[in-house]
Amino acid sequence: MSDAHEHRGSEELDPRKAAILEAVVSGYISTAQPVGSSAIVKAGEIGVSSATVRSELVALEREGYLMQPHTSAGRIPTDKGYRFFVDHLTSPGILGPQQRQEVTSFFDHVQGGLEDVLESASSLLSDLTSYTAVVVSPSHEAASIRSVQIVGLGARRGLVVAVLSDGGVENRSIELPESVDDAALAAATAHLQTSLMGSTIGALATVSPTGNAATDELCALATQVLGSTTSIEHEHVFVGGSSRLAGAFDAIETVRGVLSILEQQLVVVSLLRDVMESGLSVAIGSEHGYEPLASCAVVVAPVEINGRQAGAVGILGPTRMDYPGAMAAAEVVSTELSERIGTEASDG
Amino acid sequence: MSDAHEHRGSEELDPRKAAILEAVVSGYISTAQPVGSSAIVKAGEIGVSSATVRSELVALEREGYLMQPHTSAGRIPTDKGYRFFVDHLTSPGILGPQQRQEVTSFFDHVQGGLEDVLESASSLLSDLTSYTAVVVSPSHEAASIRSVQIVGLGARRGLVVAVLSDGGVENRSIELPESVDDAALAAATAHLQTSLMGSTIGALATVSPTGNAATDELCALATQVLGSTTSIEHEHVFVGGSSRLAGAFDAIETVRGVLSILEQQLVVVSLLRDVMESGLSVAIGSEHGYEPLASCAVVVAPVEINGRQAGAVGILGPTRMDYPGAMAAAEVVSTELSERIGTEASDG
DNA sequence: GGTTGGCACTCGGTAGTATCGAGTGCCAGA
DNA sequence: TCTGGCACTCGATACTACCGAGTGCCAACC
Repeated sequence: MSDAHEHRGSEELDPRKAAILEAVVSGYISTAQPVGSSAIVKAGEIGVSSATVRSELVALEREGYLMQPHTSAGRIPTDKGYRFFVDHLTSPGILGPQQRQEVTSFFDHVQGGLEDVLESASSLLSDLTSYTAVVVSPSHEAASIRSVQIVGLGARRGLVVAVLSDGGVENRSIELPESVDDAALAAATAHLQTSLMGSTIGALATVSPTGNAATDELCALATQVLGSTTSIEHEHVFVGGSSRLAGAFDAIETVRGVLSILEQQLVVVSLLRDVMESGLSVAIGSEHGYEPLASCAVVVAPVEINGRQAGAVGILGPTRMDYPGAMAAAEVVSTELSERIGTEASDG
Repeated sequence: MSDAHEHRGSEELDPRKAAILEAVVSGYISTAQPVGSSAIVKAGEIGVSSATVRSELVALEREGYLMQPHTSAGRIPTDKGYRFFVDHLTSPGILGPQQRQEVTSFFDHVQGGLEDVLESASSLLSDLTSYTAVVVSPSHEAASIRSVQIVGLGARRGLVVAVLSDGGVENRSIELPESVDDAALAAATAHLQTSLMGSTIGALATVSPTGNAATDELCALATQVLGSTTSIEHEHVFVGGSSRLAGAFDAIETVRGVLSILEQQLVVVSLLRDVMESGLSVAIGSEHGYEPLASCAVVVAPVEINGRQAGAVGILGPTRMDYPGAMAAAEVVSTELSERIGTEASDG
C-alpha cells in the first residue's frame, strides 16, 4: 500500500519473484495444471525451500500476477502474469529446422493468385504453430488500378474486373443496359482504362464524359459498382486450422464463441488492427476488448508492402499458449508474405 | 428368416409401425432424448396401449430401424430409421414467410463478384437452417473464356487474368521475363485473347506462334500457369456458420473431426459429388463413407447452370436434424443461386 | 390372435458419504 | 530472512443407496 510503485503496470520484479513467476507460467503452459510450490522447487531453478516459494507466491498473487482456482490448489497465471512473462521473461524464439524447411518449401512451391497464397498461408501458419491462424488480406484501398475492363457474359450480364497493383483482382457483376454490343463494351473499357489507370480503388478518379451516351452509361455503371462497397468491407479474412480450436479449449461453449468471432470478418480485421495500433504484437485475455475471446491470446504480425502496413497475420490460441513459438512463426510468415506480395520493388 | 423381404432395404412398413417409427424419429429430433413407449402413446397419433407399442418397438428394433442406448431407456433411430423417415414419412417442407423474406431480400441486395455471392450464400443457408452450410463453387472446367489478359505489376511481376463465362475470374501471378514493356504485354494479351477466346479452362486451345519471340514466350507462360492447376483443385468451398457445429454436437471430439473435414476443401467437394452421384439429396450417418462424419447428416442440392450441374450447396447437421427444413432451404437457395449465376440464358 | 393391464426387472442418473492427497497458510526456531 | 513442521482446506475419486423411466414378459380379455 505504501509502495508508490503499486500503480505502475510493468515495474521490475524481484529477480527471485520473476524466476518463480516464470516457473509458474511455463509450468502451466506445458501441463495445463495449476503449479504448486513443490513443483517449482523440483524444477531446480530456485535455490530456496518450498515454504519460501509459498510466501513469494502469496506476494505475486497479491500483486495480481497469479491466482488460485481454489484454496487448496496451485497457482495459475493471470493475464497480467502472462503479460509480464511475454514482456520480460521470454523472447520471440526461433523456428526449428523442420519448420524453417516447411516455410521455405511453402514459399517455393505456392502458386496461384493473391487470394490463393493468403489462404494457403493461413494453413501454413496453423500447421507451424498447432493453433488457429488468420491472415487478413492487404487492404486494396491504397493499391492503384493497373487495368479495368468490362467483360460481357451474354444475356445482359457483364463483369467489371479491376486488377490492382498489389496483385489483387476485384470483380463485380453488373446488369448491362439492353442492346450493348462488343464494340460498346470495348469502347467503354478503353475509356475506363485511360481514365482510372493509376487511381486507387478507395478514391476513384472521375471519368470524364465522352459524348457517346452508351459509353458514358457503361462507365458510370462500372465506376459505381467498383466504388459501391467500401474496401474495408472487402478486406478478406482467411482462417486456417479452425479445428484446432476444439483441441485448445475444453469448454465447448468457448469453442463456439471463438468460432463465431472468426466468422465475422469485420471483427477479426478490427481486432488485429486494434492490437497493432496499440503497438503490441501480443494481446492476452481481456487486453483486447472482445468478450468472447477473454480466454484467448492473439499473436499478430503486420504484412508490409513497401514499408506500409497493409495486412496482418494472427495466431489465436488459449492464453496458455506457446508465445515464443507463435511469435516466431508469425514473424517469419509475415515477413515472407511481405516479400512475396510486395511488387513495386526497385530492382526492376 | 423365412421372410424373403428381409433383405430388401426399403420394403413397406406396416402403417402402424410406420406411425410409431415416425413418432420416435420426430420425438428424438425435437427432444434429443430416447423416446419411450409411453411418450409415443401420449403423442396421441396411435390408438393403442403402450404395451402394444412396446411389442412393435421390439419388431422395429429387430428390423434395424431403432436401437436402444441401454436396456432401460427409450429408443433412438438408427441411420436406417432416419432413412425411412426421410424417404417415406416426410416431404421437403416449405420455408416460413420470414425465411422466404430473408432469401428474397438476400438475392435482391447481394452484390460483388461470384465468390462474394457464394460466400454470402453459405452464411444465408446457415442462418436459414441453424446448421453449418457449405457452398461449392461451380467448376470452371466447362466455362469458356471470355477474356484473357496479362497485366504488368512492375518489377518483373505480372498477373494473368482470365474471365470465364460463368462469371468466375481466375488469376495467377507470373514472373515476367526481363525487359518486357507494356507494348509486349499488349501484344501478347491481344494474341492470347483471340487464341483462347471461347475455349475452356479445362482444355485450353493451343496458341499458335506469332513469330515474335517475346510475344510467344509470354503466351506460353500464360497458358502454362492457367493450365497448371487442374480446375478441381480450384473448386472453392465456402463454409458458413461453422460455429453452429459446436451447438449441434456435445462431444468436442466430434466437433473437432467435422471442422477438420471442412478444412479439406477437396474432401468436401468429393463428399457432395459422391452423394449427388448416388442420386440422393440426403446422406445420413455412415451412408457416405466418411468416418468422421458418421454422426452427421448431409443435405445437398445441386447448383445448375443451363441445366448442367455445376456446383452444390450442402447442409451439415447431426443425424437428428430437421430434414424437411434443411431440404427446403437447400432447395430454395440452390435454385436461386442457379438462376442468378446462370448467364447464357436465351432471353438476351 | 391381436390387444391390454399388471408386474418384476434393469440400469443410468443423482445424491450422500467417506477417503485421499496435493497444496496451502502459519508459526516457531535456526 | 529462511526453513521445517503441521493443521487445515477442498477438489477429486470411489462407493453406496435410491429413484424412476422404461423395458420384457405373461396371463387375461375382446
